[in-house]
Amino acid sequence: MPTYSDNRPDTSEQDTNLPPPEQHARQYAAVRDAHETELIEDYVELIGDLLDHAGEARATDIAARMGVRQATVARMIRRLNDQGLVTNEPYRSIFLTERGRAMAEESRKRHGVVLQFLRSLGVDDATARIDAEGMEHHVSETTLGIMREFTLKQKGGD
Amino acid sequence: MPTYSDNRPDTSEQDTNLPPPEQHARQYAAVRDAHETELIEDYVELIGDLLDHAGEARATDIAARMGVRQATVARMIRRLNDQGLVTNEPYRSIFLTERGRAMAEESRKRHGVVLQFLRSLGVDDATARIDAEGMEHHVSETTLGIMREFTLKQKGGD
DNA sequence: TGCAAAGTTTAGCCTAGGCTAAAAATGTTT
DNA sequence: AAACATTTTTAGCCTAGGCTAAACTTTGCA
Ligand SMILES: [Mn+2]
Ligand SMILES: [Mn+2]
Ligand SMILES: [Mn+2]
Ligand SMILES: [Mn+2]
Repeated sequence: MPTYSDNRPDTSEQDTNLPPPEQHARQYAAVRDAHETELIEDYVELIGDLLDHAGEARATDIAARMGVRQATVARMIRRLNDQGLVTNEPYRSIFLTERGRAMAEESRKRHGVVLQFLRSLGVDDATARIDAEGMEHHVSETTLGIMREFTLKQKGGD
Repeated sequence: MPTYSDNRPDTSEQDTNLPPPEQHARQYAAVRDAHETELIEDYVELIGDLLDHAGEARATDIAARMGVRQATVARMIRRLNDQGLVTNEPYRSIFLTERGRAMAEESRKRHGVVLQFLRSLGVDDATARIDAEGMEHHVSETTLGIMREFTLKQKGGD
């Protein structure tokens, strides 16, 4: 039985301790940061995918896949343009700039790592897709690397 | 070498295919849904933690830990009150309703599962905390169950 | 007890990201 | 070519969630 002399640092189950306030705050700040860029990333990634698969990215298709109205897409396209991620002319389909392509590529890769990781954990495809769509924006490079490695090992060792 | 006769369903590496538009839209809709509740959950969870650890939840402490201004907290508290999650009187600290306690407990558990899972994958504590803070809101029950199981196995089999 | 510091609330500003409705442009069909 | 359908854009409304500034209440200390 544990006694008062058993005074190793508390490694017990619960870990019910709060981090110091500053670290805690940084945690939430990181989440807020992710939320600032995540929708942009999803749009750019989707536009890249549409360009690859359909040859062009039309506002209608973006709206259908995003599950939002065209008006919402129109305003987002303007914002992407303002940020130098896409080029577009009125009533024509949308294209990625060099920067846009780079972001699309990076997002696509990261998204893929998370999706494959979930699958390799044993999560069914539909669920994995849903979870990955949200999780991808909250995964650090560190964790991403570990996920990549894990997936590889699973694939090798069946 | 693969030939035209090798016509099994494409199980190859890339998985570069897009889901059908409706499923794709449901993916993004799920993320939007999560975003609607996640800040509420974080506040309620934090208030519960403060009540447990400090005996009371004061707006100043919430603001410090959230990394936002007190004015931001004040308005959020009103919203939590509107939703029947907390009780509060002017210039007094905040308490959870029964519903609030239930949400806090559930969030705390789920948060813990994700955090422990990341740790058991080999992610360092600080990074795991940051990632978990965001990921927790995008993890389905299915995935959560798998994470729980994985963590247990890791702990058992060292 | 009274005053200063600390904590809380309110008002008002801003951006993001949904929406509808309506106008304008483009594409298709007869 | 005209009419109709589709697509795109614009204007304007709404909520969430940050912020600052200022007023107000409570608390702690001389
Ligand atoms: Mn993505
Ligand atoms: Mn996403
Ligand atoms: Mn949490
Ligand atoms: Mn969280």
